[in-house]
Amino acid sequence: MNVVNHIREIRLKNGITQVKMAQDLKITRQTVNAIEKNKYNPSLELALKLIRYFNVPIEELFHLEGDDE
Amino acid sequence: MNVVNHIREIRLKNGITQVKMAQDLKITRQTVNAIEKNKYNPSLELALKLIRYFNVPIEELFHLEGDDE
DNA sequence: AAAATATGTAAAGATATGTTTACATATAGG
DNA sequence: CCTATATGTAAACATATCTTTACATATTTT
Repeated sequence: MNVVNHIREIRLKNGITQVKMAQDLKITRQTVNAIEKNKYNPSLELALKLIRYFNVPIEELFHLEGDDE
Repeated sequence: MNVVNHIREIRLKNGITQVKMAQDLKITRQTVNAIEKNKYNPSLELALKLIRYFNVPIEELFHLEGDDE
């Protein structure tokens, strides 16, 4: 049961670069890129920061694969 | 910026033991206990499963320390 | 009291998450 | 063309998450 994220779409919709997003969130650009490329999932802490950063409900950023859309 | 969780309260409110919860979620009882005792945060995947398991909005289970309550 | 159930904890080990440094390609603008 | 910006990726490393096994105490039930 994997986690799917829509960070790239939301990021681009807001006209934000990986660099700016990394700076704002105080993480590295590589971390942003790795998560967008699904190398691994963000930690819960980072996920909560992402929700706050984009100001969207969690379902718009993440959902469990196999869950009802 | 740490994550605070209210898993124990929600679990007890539902009359569920650590043992049953661990079996239902297919994780170990030690993991349930460690998370409730704030030894570490659940992964995002487990956090999403917890939300679904208790059927509550994420804010009732987790929030970032320092965020508005 | 004895037995069963619920919870706390610890150590060793595997895998996941994230950083640092570095190099690469692609694209847009001068 | 040259430069700046945005993105992709890799290796080495540190810490976090979770499991397995084991033992402990606390609470409830008979």
